[in-house]
Amino acid sequence: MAVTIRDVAHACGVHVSTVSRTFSAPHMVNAETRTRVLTVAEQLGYRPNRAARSLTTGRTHNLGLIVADLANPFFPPLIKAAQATARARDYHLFVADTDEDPAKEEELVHAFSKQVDGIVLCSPRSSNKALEKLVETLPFVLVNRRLRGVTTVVMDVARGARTAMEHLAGLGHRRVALVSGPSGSWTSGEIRKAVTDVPGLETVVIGPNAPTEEGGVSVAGQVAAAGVTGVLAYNDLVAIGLIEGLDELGVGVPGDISVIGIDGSITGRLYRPKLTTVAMPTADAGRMAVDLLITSMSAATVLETHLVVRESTAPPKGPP
Amino acid sequence: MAVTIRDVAHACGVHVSTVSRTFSAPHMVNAETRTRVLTVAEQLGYRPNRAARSLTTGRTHNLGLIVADLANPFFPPLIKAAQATARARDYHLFVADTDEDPAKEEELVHAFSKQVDGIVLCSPRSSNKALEKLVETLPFVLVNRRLRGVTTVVMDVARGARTAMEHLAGLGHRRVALVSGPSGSWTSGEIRKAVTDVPGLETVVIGPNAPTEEGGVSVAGQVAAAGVTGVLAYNDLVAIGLIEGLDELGVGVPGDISVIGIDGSITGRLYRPKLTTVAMPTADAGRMAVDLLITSMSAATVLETHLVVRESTAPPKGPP
DNA sequence: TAACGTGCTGCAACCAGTTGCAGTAACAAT
DNA sequence: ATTGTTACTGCAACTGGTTGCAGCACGTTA
Repeated sequence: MAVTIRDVAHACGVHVSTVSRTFSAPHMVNAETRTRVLTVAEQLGYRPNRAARSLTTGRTHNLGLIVADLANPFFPPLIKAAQATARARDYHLFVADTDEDPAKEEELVHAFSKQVDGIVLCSPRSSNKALEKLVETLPFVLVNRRLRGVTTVVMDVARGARTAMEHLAGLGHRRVALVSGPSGSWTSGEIRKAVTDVPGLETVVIGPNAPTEEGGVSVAGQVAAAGVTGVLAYNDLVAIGLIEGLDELGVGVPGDISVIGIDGSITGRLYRPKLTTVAMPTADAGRMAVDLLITSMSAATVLETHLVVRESTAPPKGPP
Repeated sequence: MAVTIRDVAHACGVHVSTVSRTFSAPHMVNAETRTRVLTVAEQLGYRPNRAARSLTTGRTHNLGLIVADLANPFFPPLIKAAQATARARDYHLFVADTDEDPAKEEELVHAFSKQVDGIVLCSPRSSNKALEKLVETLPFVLVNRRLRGVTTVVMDVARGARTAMEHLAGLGHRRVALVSGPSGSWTSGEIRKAVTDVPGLETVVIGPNAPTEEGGVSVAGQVAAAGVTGVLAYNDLVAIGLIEGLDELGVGVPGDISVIGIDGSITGRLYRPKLTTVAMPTADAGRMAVDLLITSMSAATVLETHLVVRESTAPPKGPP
């Protein structure tokens, strides 16, 4: 079988506890002994058994990362950054997605709870009440959800959304629509609150709506019928679908209606028109969430967003 | 602390081993006792400690999934399917990416090796020799790489690529280019072998090349200078970048040059032109890879690919 | 010289399960 | 009545580390 701590101890002529300490509490062992143990361990190819270690210490050096939908391009950069950060700290990352289902969220947390030291929960769809029960079972970091007493990384989507609406107003639009997201989304609520009172802009809210390309396509009819000249969509995927759906209805973007997305996940340069969007630092969020979880710093971190103006927005057609 | 097997045993008036067996070998314990143990365990909220279990059994019920680049849209659907399949079998999935770096591949395998029961390695970039050493350390399933003696799931990219080239030939193209992938890619080699002898078609090979959008952009000059009227790109990302790069050079797609991608990861309907591509069943691959790993069936599974003709291909401009 | 502190190491219990072996009771076969 | 078989259950060793406590050698201080 694999080489254990006892093999190393025997080969060095020291007790197992000394070997153990050279790895988990190096300062407690004589420098000379330590180097001897380390070299022997090295040449024997010794690797500590994490299962055994976590049995006594209670910590696994594993983290869980739960996202709403792995196939949503918003998440992969976040996951990638989170994974890299975890690796750099000698942690491993379980990744799972909930298919936008609050029940699965809860189920996954329970499944993870015994074998991770903490969980990063991204864009949860559960109610505050349900979340509050979950977060007391083990360390948590929430991404894009604020909850009192819980470490949080949120992107300042409110400011970004407001800037987007002001951009539309600045282009001369007077009546615009907000296509909101799924009902459990905190982000969606933030956006809604932030954009209702932009000076000179009348905003109609459409939704809740699935945060997918299909969701965007299917909502195109309502948008076209709403008598608006501009739209802010819940995310880029919805914006893309919406543009496609409008196109099928003979409504041009940005000729007839301007469309802005949120999250900046659609980076492809080839989209026509290129999507004006509120970019989010998703990789930063993933990195920070893992860092916060590991260091167990309790904090509420807010990351800035910014408007990226591309081609899907233009002044409205006629005079108002 | 948490409720252990001993708490349950005590509450039931049976020995710990009986409780243990009701979970890990139910047939060895009396039906009556079993139900009693189960109900008590349930109401005490007992959950077996995986660390303790894996210490004695040697199996962790964890799997590793390693991909070349999480941000490449080819992988998320595969990961999503793999994760769902693992969950359904009560396995957890560690996910990691290598940033296309063979050295990281090796490093990750070693990092995982002590705490997973097996690894799904997708699109490895390591040499055969390096891979052969890796796969003998623990159970492996390779995706999109054939290696003798190793369980494998590959997509029949050769046939798909050939069909794509025949599509170009059918449109009247006579001289075309293949933009190949990174040097470590088995898929790239398969494609190259498959497309060199298509009747009526002269093929120039460009590359190796980074499998990213930027890779596509940067290779546009070579493609434009190659005197070809059609291109097969290593993957959709490269194809997209290539189209953009050609556009910047004033070369129209498909007006001047037809472009075909491979993998079907770019599903956005909004791309202009919509990309003709060889679609791959990535979700199936993820699901099957995990299934094969868990059941430890040794097999070489080949999944079909198919050509999706969209808008990036057209007949060549003038007469040959 | 005695008392004390310091730095290192060994001892052994402990974490939460699993499992080979042995023991027991009930029943069937001889 | 004896033996054998079957079906369960208990005992205890074992997995591979961690850690509180004790012991020991050595140097310091009173």
